[in-house]
Amino acid sequence: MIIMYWPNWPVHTFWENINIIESMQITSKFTVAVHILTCIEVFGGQMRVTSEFLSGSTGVNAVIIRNVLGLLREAGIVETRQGSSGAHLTRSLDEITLYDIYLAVECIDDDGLFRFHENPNAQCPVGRNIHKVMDSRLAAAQTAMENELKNTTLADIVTETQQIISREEKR
Amino acid sequence: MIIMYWPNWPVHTFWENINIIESMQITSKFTVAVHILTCIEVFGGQMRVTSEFLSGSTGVNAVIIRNVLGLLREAGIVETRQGSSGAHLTRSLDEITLYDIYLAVECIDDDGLFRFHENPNAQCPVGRNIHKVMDSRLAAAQTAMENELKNTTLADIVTETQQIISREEKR
DNA sequence: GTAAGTTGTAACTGTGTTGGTTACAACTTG
DNA sequence: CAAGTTGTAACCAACACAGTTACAACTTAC
Repeated sequence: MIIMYWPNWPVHTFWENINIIESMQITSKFTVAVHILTCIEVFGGQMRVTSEFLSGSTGVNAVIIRNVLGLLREAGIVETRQGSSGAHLTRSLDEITLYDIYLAVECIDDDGLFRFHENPNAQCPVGRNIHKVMDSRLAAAQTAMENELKNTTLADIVTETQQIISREEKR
Repeated sequence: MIIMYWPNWPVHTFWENINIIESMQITSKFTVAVHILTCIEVFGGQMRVTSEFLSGSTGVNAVIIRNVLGLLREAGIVETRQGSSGAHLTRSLDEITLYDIYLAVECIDDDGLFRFHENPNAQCPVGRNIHKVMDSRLAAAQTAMENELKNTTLADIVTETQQIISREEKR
């Protein structure tokens, strides 16, 4: 460690902070989407599964339901038609992982799960390098989470839900 | 699938939504904390590493820096004294993992990384069971991410940062 | 001992995100 | 055609994060 590291920026200067806050929150849209898809599978054969119906089951506003269904449609997971009630799945249950749903509802924006402070000081040797030193580690952590989501399919969720329901009925 | 599953709640009823929103966002306090600790190690021998100094390096308000340092102090990672400048680490660098720092700054609240919609309908067989079916999977995903954070220590971060700085100097 | 500097913390503010809500055009179905 | 549904825009309310001001308590240098 030598004198070259000595900071040459005025410690008392405050930089203009242009913090563009971008959420990295995992919204409830994800669990709502799984709930919706499970309902479509469980109730789809018997009745018209409308956004109003799904709103009743989830406790989430019907417009939000329609928005989530729209995201799932864009991702090619469900098919819906304007005016015509009853979404249906486009693939078999075991071909839809939680990760597919997670991607569909865009839980995480492009900047990743971890929010980085936006203005590290480029005049500071730590400030101008900390981002690239941490990035690979943060990305690895996020990837570990996402890979775990790939291990569960909608088939797992629906099967387990049906089993619990069956047990409830026996009582 | 039998008639028993037919929902017995009125589809057009809207329930009172008492959505208690609790953030599961991973705040920038985490990366700020790593940045701070790296600075303490890199600059600590040469100068007084005050909150003002760290504010300059991170581009984050000095009060926020003091708050983060407070969290790190509560977690036993740094020692600070009121009135006396210069935080210092309480353990060696290789005994502090990113997970320790992540826990210290309380990125994630008790409800976990994933936000669940709060009011699934208990009268619906899917609504009353979806939470417990998903919980173990969501917890597994979060744990996978957290375990990955345990694989990196502050020693790794500081070493790599120093290497990059050395390379910069040679140029 | 005093002045200067620093920490710890409370209180308030501004901004952005989330989900709720209203409204309505476009579409389907009976 | 009437009733019901979807898709979407626009606006609202609640909340969390980070910034900011202020100041008491404390340390250090002189």
